[in-house]
Amino acid sequence: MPPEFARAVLGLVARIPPGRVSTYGRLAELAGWPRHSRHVGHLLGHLPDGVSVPWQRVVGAGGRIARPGTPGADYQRLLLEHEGVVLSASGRVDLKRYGWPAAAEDV
DNA sequence: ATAATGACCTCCA
DNA sequence: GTGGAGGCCATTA
Repeated sequence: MPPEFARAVLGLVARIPPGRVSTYGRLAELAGWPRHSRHVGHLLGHLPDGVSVPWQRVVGAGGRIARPGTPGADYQRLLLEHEGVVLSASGRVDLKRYGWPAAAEDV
């Protein structure tokens, strides 16, 4: 896994506007590495200290925010709501509304 | 070289 | 809505 992959992904994540979200698959694709969604997740889960990116704006396909295996599953939800993201009744993010990038808006 | 694992994804019962 | 199967790809044992 070339360093540029991490750079590209982290760069993209950093550019997600507050109150918007993107998905693992989407980011991997934008970074130029399609089908590498899992590695995006791995990256965000193993960020070196000092590096801070808005990881809370990265959700699973369909707007899922689960963070399996981790205790603070509600933490991400908290952060997002704090940014103005309204979760659906099922506790998911409406990608139609908050998804980024949304069309040719920006990238 | 094979097997297991992971902040995942999609499809289908 | 939930849960399982199969697929995905790099890393590690």
